[in-house]
Amino acid sequence: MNPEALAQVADYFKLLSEPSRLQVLCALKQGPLSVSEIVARASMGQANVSKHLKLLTQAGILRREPRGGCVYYEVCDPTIFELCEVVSSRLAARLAQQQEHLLAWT
Amino acid sequence: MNPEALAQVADYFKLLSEPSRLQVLCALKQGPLSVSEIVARASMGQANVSKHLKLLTQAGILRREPRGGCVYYEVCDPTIFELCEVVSSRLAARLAQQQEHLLAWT
DNA sequence: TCGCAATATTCCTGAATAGCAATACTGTAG
DNA sequence: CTACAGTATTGCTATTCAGGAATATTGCGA
Repeated sequence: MNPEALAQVADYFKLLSEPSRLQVLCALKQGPLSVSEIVARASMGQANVSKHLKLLTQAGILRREPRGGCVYYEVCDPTIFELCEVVSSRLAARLAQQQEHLLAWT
Repeated sequence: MNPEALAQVADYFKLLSEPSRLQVLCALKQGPLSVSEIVARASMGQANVSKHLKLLTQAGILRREPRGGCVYYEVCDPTIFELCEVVSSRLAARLAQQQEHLLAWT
């Protein structure tokens, strides 16, 4: 496989590999929010929220829309939620499996 | 959403956010390979290949199997290829969209 | 048991980056 | 134009981690 393509895929995954960014995305799952609304929901300063929003927007995951003094962000690539769900179920399945192994200890 | 869960999901994505690891996974897509076979296909030293294999194994993505002097690794979680494909198509779609925007420049 | 090939681990360095604080920008109301 | 709230950017520090070299371990054949 093309190394260039691998790098791009890796970069996309890297965006999702930060809990703070996932937190932002989760907040936006319900609908558009202004920056300060996101800051209120996230556990970090405004500067970092802005930086994360910029990265996610550049990657085409978020859409930026200034509206009446505030700037609203909205998820325009629902793919990410699909990805998160796949990973979540995978992790849950793995935990269940480990639990079985422990119970089969007899 | 639970911060603990977010962290775990983020960690999983982090595993896939390194081109070298994706390279290893791609090599293993066709079937099991020994460490030295992977080293021959990857663009890095044996030490790093071993380290990546360890991480991927601990995450439950690979299965380790010593067999006759060599150690073979095999993908035991096909989920990752599904994830990669989703991301690939998303990236391709995004490129196509950008191209359209350029063409609509008239 | 010894030696060798294969694999794993350790130690180190350099690069990337999240977070904070401070500062700069931007648009709107008055 | 001015002031202010909201947002973006910059400079900095600490942490994380990939990669390479050297070393340790492991398992098999002789």
